[in-house]
Amino acid sequence: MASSIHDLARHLNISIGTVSRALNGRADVNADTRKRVLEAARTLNYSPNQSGRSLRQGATHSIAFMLQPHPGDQQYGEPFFIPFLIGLQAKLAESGLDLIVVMGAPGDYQQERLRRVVETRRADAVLLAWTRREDERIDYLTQTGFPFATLGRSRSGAKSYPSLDLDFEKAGADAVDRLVARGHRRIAAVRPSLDLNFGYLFLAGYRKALRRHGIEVAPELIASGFINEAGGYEVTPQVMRSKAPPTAIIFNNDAMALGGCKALAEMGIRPGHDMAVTVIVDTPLCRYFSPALTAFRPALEPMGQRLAEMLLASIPAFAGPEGPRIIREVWPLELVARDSD
Amino acid sequence: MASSIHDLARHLNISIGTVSRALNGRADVNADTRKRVLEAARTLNYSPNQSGRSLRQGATHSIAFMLQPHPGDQQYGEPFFIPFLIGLQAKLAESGLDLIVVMGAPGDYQQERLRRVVETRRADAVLLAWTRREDERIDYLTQTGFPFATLGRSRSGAKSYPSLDLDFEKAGADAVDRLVARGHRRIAAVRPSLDLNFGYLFLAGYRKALRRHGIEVAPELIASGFINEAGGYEVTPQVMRSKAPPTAIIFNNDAMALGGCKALAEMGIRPGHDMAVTVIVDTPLCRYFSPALTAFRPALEPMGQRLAEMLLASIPAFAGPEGPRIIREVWPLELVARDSD
DNA sequence: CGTTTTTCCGTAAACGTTTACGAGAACACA
DNA sequence: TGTGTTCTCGTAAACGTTTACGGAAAAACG
Repeated sequence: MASSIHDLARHLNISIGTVSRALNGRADVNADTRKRVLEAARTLNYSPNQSGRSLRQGATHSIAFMLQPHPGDQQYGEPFFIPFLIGLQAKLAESGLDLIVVMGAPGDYQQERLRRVVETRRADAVLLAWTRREDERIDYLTQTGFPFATLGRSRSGAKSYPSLDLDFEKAGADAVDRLVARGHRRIAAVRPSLDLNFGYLFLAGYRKALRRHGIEVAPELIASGFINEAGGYEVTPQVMRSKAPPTAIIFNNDAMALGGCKALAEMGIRPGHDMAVTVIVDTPLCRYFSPALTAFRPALEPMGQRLAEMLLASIPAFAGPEGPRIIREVWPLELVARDSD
Repeated sequence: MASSIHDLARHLNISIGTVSRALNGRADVNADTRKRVLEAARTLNYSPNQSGRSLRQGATHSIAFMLQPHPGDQQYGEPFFIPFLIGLQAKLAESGLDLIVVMGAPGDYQQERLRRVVETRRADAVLLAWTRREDERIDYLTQTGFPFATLGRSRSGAKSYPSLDLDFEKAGADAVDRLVARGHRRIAAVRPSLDLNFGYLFLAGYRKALRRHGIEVAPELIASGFINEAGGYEVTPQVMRSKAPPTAIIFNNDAMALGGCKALAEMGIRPGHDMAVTVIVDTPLCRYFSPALTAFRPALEPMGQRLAEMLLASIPAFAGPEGPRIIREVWPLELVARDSD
């Protein structure tokens, strides 16, 4: 069925070594033979067996992105990543690399699937998202010396790997600044309960900005719950039980915001009228919700491109002439003012 | 670094053949040696090199899902597929198969990436989505004899492959029935302009139901545009220009519906009040839009599981004792009545 | 005890590549 | 002409597995 390099060699009456060299653009092959080989490869519809190449070269020419659905995100989820993946794939393709997305089962920390990818050497490097404060995946990868990069920072791994993150700390502070400027003093924060690193960053920015404005950080105005709609719905009433309820809430996640708004509606509180609502990471849901939610938007597709570059720059085999280097960047989020605050 | 089967054999002082047989659960190996091998594999942290296995066996033990972002879906897209992929991955994992998601660049018909996957033998089978009426990918795959299944039907390929589709024809008819029962006679339809098969099915159901109710199908009430928000926004005014404008619109796509509602709003027309709006495929956006959009919902995760089963059943190497068989199924969409009609 | 069967394991080939090495031919140079 | 260099290509080993084959040892059987 599929033609091998042997078929090609037999057809051209030359050795497989020469065929391989011609195909791979090596210098020590006559220009004429190269042309004949390339032509024959086209007509015979030859393309090299990936397993064979990988086995010989010890490289798979593919990068694995670990996609981890959240628990409770059963119905739909993670539209966030699609444009990111588009940028990623475009950049990797330029270097002849394939992007493969490895799905984990929702709920677990994907440690097992990660091990599987690494141990069976299915990819030359992996990309992690949803980084945690202490991230065992990062520990594992640094320990094994497997190349990787992360979307999001972490305290793990001693910064010895490339990472691209969003400036959640600044976004949290900006959100507070904006609300304070609009006259709010009682500002609540709702964030995910998991160890997700962006939750910490957001809260740090929130706290810092409040203090800067001379506003005391009120523990009863900070709540955390599952990072989905149900979590927001369940946890938002907590911050409303305060003797002095908030006049504004910042949600660290779109799904939590939607759940929170549902809870508010049931209390007769209208976002945008009775309560200012801000969301840190914008998604289409924020835009189409009523009232449209003010949110901070990431540049997803450029981020995907950039992280691909950063990952490649860190791998000796792909790095340019100046050698491998570790790049870490933090990108801003852009405020999109809408109707909810 | 990574331990090979040779290391294992040397460590146990037996041959690599025996190690391999022990690991693969063959019968002709002593129970005692097997135990020792498995134990050593665990302590030495051995797991077989995938490239080696694939090369020898001629199988990669992985299934490729071709994920094709739509043109214009730059910002976010395809949340539709995540729960589907969750179901898919869970079922494939039961058979020891990995799911890899291959991203195409947005806009093209992913023919090239498909060829790449097939020719380099990166996967043992592929899964196609967004099937078209005449689908060159299906033609290509049937012609090469490469195993595949589709999410969605097509006229291509003579039904010689497993497929799982939603009953868009019935959903289109049901939508009409419901609107007619609510007193509507002028019912418009907005569908994607591409050759996407579900667009045809939807329109067929729409037409059939109208005729059944003795309502003439009015060409000026049928519009088609790009399958994204901009397309809906651009095309919806067309059906409003009719001398007898519609009192209801059925959108075949959530993004087009959102764009269409935006256009309606600019004309001072309020969905749910001045215009009944129904959407064929439900997404979270339909739920959170205001007014919440009545829509037809698919059972995505079970669909993913089922399509995995169907694909495996069609491949001799994975089919059960009764041999391979081609299964084709059409699943219903469930009406979710909300506020827009 | 002799013969047959079963159990278990080692040997070696094969999968499709890439690449180090060397060799022959052509060429340049003195 | 002799020597060194360059160009081009063939040979063969190697990557890490799986598996067909055969053989030795053990067990079963008469």
